[in-house]
Amino acid sequence: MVIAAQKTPSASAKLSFREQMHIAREDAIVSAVNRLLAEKGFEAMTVDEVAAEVGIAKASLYKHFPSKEDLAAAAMVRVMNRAQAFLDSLQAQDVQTPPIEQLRAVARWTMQVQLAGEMPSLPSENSTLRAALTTNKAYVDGLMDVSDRLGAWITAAQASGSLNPALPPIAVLYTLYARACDPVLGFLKGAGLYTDEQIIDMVLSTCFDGLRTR
Amino acid sequence: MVIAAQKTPSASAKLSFREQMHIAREDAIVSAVNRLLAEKGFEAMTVDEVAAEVGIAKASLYKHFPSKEDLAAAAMVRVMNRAQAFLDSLQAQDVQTPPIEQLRAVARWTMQVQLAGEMPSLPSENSTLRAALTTNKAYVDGLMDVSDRLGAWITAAQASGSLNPALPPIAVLYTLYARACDPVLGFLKGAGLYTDEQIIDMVLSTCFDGLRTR
DNA sequence: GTCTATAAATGGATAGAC
DNA sequence: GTCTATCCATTTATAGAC
Repeated sequence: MVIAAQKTPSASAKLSFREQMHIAREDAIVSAVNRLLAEKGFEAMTVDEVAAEVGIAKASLYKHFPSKEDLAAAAMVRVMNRAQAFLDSLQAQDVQTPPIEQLRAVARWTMQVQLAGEMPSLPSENSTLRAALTTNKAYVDGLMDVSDRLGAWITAAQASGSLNPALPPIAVLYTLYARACDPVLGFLKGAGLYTDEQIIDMVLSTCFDGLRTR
Repeated sequence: MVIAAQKTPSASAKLSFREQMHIAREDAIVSAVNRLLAEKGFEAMTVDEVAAEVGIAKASLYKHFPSKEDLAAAAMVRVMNRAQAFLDSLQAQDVQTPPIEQLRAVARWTMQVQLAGEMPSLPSENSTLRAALTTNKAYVDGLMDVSDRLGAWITAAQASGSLNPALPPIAVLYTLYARACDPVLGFLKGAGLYTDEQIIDMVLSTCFDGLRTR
């Protein structure tokens, strides 16, 4: 794993060809893992599958990542980083947008990622992946950063009266996380009656407006 | 497996002691499977664990159920039957209750089952369990029965104006199914800040009333 | 039907040549 | 770093005695 290259972007300009190849290879690995995690989850995903999808030998995988857990954790970290990048873009483009709309935009983005088959299903409580993630600094830091930023929007939205103030902010936060993995999207996709955009609009509606008539 | 005994309750009065023991044993097995499915999912659950929890040898399990898939399917069928029994009780006790309240009562029940650690997490799309369930008549019949009854309440609630008529009934149905497995309940339980009743009330609120202020 | 023991297959991980 | 070949633990499933 070329950790240094990712942690010091200032040095990324003068990477040798060999290093660029290495990074590209690892990126392909992480992409395959990401897709497989989204498709079947950590337990059902096998390292053999990953190797087959990338097109390299299994032993080669273990030269890049020391274990299946580290493999999966790398994919989770990358998804988290994508989320952070999206939050960056949201906060950069328009500071005037109401917090509730920012939250809706985040929820929409997570659903787009899921329908693209790139949102890993969350591991069950006692999975070995859980333990690996809680001791992974990059993941925990990313999760806390995202939670802090969403938390600020949540409290702001409640202060402005657009978000139900009776709900504890943590409940709202967890609800948004859960919607990112909501199986309803897959169910409706399987029904084959609606486009991805229609599906997302429906789930966004049930999430923010509820099932009852307003 | 004593299928006949479950399908002909009229005969359950004159079961021999031996048959009662057999049924009790199978019930203990299915309960253990149910709990393990809820705790860690189908892939992570091992037959060894089931045998250990029931307190019998693994080979004995296979005298009752021919495969791990059949084992899990039996647990899924029992949960479905419990849901049907709950719907029976709802429809028997008060025909005057508005459809929207019936739906809320169903959602509350599924969340209680989940917090009790008895709601199996749904298998991923391409799990071997999925295939086993789609060819399991008892499960498919139960699912269709439940869907039909919920569907009737959904359309009735939309006709009476209490449920958002802009939502396709199938989207509402899937949303209710998804809430039965909503990870938000586990998240909030893990936070340790709220009682089970508070958690259920919050999730019910977000489900039916949405995150936005009304 | 229950047990012990074991088969058969899978999957995570590694050795060692190139 | 990549490969082939292999190790070893786990897991599903079965054989056969009682």
